[in-house]
Amino acid sequence: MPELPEVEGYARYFARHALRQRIIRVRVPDPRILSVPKAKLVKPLAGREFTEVRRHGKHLFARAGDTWLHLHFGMSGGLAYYRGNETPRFARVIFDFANDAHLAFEDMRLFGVVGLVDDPDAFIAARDLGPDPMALDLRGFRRRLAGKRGGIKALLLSQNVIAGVGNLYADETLFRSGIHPRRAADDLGDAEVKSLFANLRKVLREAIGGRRLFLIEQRNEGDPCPRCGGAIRRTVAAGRTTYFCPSHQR
DNA sequence: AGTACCACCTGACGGC
DNA sequence: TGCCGTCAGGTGGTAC
Repeated sequence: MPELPEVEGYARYFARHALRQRIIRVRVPDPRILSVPKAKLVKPLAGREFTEVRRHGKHLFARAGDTWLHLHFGMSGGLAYYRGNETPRFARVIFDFANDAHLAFEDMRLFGVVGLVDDPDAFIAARDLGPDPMALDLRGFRRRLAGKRGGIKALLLSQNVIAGVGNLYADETLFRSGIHPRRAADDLGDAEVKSLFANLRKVLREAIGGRRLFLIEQRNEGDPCPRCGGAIRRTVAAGRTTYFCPSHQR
């Protein structure tokens, strides 16, 4: 579930609730999502406070002294800030604060990651993540696509090309742009690339703002396309379930 | 370079 | 009510 807009939401949620409070304890009910040994996570954070939040693509970082908490939400990750003893069902890591509140990293399916990194920029470089689309302009977007011959949906999903787009917003962007998910990137004209980028930004901005998007609402084979009346098709592109309208996405 | 496939893990949902 | 197959919005490795 969490793509760039949802992670942006978690970043704001983290900043609103969990900064500037002393961490008195870190609990790890399920260590399977840790990218570092438990002691390597717990010890550097105990007694510290989070002071700053950053997001790059689907990755979230929170500074604590000279180290950074790194969160990736996988398919089912989320954050819950709460008081009292009702631990969320799928809490995998819990930060206990001095003000008696808790921040839980929840993740039903365990595809998420919690760890510490020295420096987010170094992490981003080491993983070869592309730029965040919310910090990119059209010229930069063109540069990222230059020389790439793959299917356009595969490129949008590749975190090394641009970081943060997932399956749903890739579909939504292509739907609005009238571009078929399997079109080769090097077959797109200048106007199409421009439209693609404008729609990508718009989709992400609207999703961050909490607005509803078409394909997310009705993803069903055979549903009428609300834009042109064609029949929505379900297929596989870039290895992922893909919904599109064959009559206006070419 | 690009793609197809499998694996990771757990729960929800529909059909019988 | 219960069992079973299918599906899920992410990613990494491997084999072509």
